[in-house]
Amino acid sequence: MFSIGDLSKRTKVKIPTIRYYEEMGLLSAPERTEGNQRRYDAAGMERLSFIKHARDLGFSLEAISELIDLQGHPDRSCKAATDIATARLSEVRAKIKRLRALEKELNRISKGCNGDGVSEHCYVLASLADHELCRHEH
Amino acid sequence: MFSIGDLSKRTKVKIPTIRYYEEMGLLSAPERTEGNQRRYDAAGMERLSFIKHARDLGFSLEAISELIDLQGHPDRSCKAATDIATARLSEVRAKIKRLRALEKELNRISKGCNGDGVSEHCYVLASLADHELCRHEH
DNA sequence: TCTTGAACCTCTAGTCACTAGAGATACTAC
DNA sequence: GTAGTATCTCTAGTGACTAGAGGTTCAAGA
Repeated sequence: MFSIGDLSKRTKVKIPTIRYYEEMGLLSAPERTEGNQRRYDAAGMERLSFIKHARDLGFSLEAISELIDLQGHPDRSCKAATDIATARLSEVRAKIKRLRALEKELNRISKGCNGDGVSEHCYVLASLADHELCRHEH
Repeated sequence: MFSIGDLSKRTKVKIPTIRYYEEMGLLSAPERTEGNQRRYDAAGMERLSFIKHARDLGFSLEAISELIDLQGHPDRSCKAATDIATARLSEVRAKIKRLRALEKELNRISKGCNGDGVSEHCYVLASLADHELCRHEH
């Protein structure tokens, strides 16, 4: 049996976060010692690892909750789980696209100004004030 | 003079958000009508456009606040503003890098499972449960 | 001038996924 | 037995808004 601190060290999820997941219903409430401290078994640890991994991949707690529910329904889990992962993939791709545009824009803005010397016209500030100077939509 | 609704339509910033920016000190409190409604001048609108544009580029309200302060100090604004923009650029680049790794990972996960048919072993769920299946760090 | 309906006001509370801190209790190693 | 660490619950805070209640003001038409 693992204490919450053991779990935290092994999964690298902070203690208050573990308690938060329990409160949110992602982790089921574990056994307690006589003194009311949480004691987890291997299943609890696996569940937490699953959550951690999914969070690292950017799944929302809501999506993770769905994925966990699906684990109890092997008959229909595969299609639904793939849908969730695919949706997340589209989100990530859209985000990358947007960030690439921003990168170009920021690069242009911060390169426009040489940064030293006294100038009363700062290109960074001017670019932010005037959207017309942008070459992209965002 | 513009009402808060005019400002909202022209800048595409929602009304509660405009009030929020005022509360946070990013926008100075505008004049009011006798009936206590906000009335903005052109300067107020420009300021809000600046904030909107910077937010679209992903600057935090704190960073925007610094940029606004710099507008009052043309002597040292250029270097400092460039620093802020450059820092934001690094953030964006780091984020793109991380998202690219996630994209690969999610692509692998969601492709692994054909999605139809009844299988008691779902590759998506298995991948999330077992980090060892991953080919990258994240 | 009056009325109607849209726009505006303030205030509180909720969102997401945690994080921080207070103050009290329990466990563990010596 | 005791010291020191780990844990408990509870409340409140983060960032950047968003939603809703309940009330007031404005602008246009009759």
